[in-house]
Amino acid sequence: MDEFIDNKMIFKKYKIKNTEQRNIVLDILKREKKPLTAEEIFMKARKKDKNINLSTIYRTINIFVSKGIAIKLNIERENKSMFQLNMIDHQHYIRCISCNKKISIDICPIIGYEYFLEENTDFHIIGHNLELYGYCSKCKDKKQ
Amino acid sequence: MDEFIDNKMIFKKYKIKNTEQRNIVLDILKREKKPLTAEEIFMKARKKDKNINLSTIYRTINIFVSKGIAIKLNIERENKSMFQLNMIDHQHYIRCISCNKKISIDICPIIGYEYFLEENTDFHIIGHNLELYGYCSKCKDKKQ
DNA sequence: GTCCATGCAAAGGCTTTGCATTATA
DNA sequence: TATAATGCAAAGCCTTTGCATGGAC
Repeated sequence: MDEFIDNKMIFKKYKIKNTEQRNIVLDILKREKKPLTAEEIFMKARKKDKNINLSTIYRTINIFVSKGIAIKLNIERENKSMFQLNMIDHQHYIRCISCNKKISIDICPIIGYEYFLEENTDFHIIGHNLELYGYCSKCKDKKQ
Repeated sequence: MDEFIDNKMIFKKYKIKNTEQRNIVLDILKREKKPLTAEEIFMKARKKDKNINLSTIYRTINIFVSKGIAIKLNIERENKSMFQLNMIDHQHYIRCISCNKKISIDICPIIGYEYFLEENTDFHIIGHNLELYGYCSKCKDKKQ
């Protein structure tokens, strides 16, 4: 399991046990660029470990979020959460609230603001959620 | 029901029927500055109309969100949504992911960015969700 | 060996939906 | 009067939890 080598350091850093299931979830989050639902992570994890359980996925991502390894995004129209690694080079989206189409935007207007807040509040900020939404060109026209 | 006068115009504008229940929900959203859960809206609505049903609250806020009258905020740690009017002078928060304490921040770093995106994409943007999170001073110290 | 993580099954909690009734335009 | 909204009850779905077992340190 050579691919797990630097995972080991992450688990050490955050003082959580290095288990096979956590390695699998972390690898999935590393590999994917887009946010994933717990169910999607579960499906991908099943390919590596046929016995892995959905509750383990939830427990794992909850731990990752509490440590700041991952972030929880509740940005979907559906009532479920999405998760992705808490990286510097994350992405934001504009979502059409009519057809659900999403386009990604290249600039994060928050990153700089986080540094400002870090200096001007006593919070240690580890991440943010941002979603912009509206109507895409097609649905905008359809409304007339 | 004089207080419903300008609600009437809103319902007309968005082409939805002017019902007593929708007036009650809209008034609650107008009165409150902070985001509310469906349950909280329901509790407040019950004081005006003892028979109003939770499913009506959900249907009402879902319509409001689809029209851009209100926005849906999935910013809570709990897995439930919050709702507030889609106003210009909204507020954002930094939330402590350990104790859930929130402090409000005065500047919205997104508003200006929305205008930029409105001009540089073909989306008509009607709102955004932003939450910043981290650890407050107390929980930051506790971690060591 | 101790303590934590996992699998399984069940429960919990938020939200949506079908249908008969009621209210709006 | 035709159409849409509501109340009620039930279902749906995402997520968490209790407990016995298994695995990491």
